[in-house]
Amino acid sequence: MSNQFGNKLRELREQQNLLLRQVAPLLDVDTPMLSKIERGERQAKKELVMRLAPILKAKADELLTLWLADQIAALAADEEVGLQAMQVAEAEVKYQKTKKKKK
Amino acid sequence: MSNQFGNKLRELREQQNLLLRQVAPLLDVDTPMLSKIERGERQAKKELVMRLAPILKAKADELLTLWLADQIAALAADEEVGLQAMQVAEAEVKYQKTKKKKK
DNA sequence: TTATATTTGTCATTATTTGGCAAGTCATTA
DNA sequence: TAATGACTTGCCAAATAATGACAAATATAA
Repeated sequence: MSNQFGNKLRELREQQNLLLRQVAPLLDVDTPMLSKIERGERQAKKELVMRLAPILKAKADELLTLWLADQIAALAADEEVGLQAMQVAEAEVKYQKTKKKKK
Repeated sequence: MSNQFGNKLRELREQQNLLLRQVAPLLDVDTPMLSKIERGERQAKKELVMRLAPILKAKADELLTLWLADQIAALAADEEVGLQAMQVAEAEVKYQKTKKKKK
């Protein structure tokens, strides 16, 4: 599997010389949980990603992008038609964007 | 929401002059369930998509593509970074394809 | 060894999904 | 107006999956 998000977390955390047990409490999760998130064994919630960004001095959007990308990739990866489906989905999303936001 | 998959089902079914109550039993689901699937209120399982294809005289791949696309679009649609994430995910999936299937 | 960092495994709880039924609407026909 | 046929809605219990926490197991280092 892919886990660009978790890899980025770890990279940023190590760059900052932070330990799992230092970061985890700031997020109200325990250390094993954060470890699992970094390794892609568990999925972070969006809200956790948001809280993580400032701690790792990263842009929330950047992290969110990787976080979402992993989920999309997981869906597409185990299907033969994965790439085609992504094309169709992309067109779909672009189209929705045009017709005003529906809240 | 989008539901290209369900729309296609309905289109094909009507082209064939088949009724929900005729098709549903062939799939071992009840009529309301098939109705919900067509309207995108419920998600079909992959296996059902496969069984549906011959009944509607469609290519399984074509239906699978729409089916997957809807799921991907649903993920990407409610995020600001949806489109970016799809780009990243696409690169991710393409990359995985190169390094042999890991079954 | 001892100490510290991370990972693994398991588990109960909670949340989400699933499939089905009963009843509903809507349109058409008798 | 009734009755019929096609489809939809609402609801629920059962199955399934996700979540968070903990203890214990591995490193890794001193």
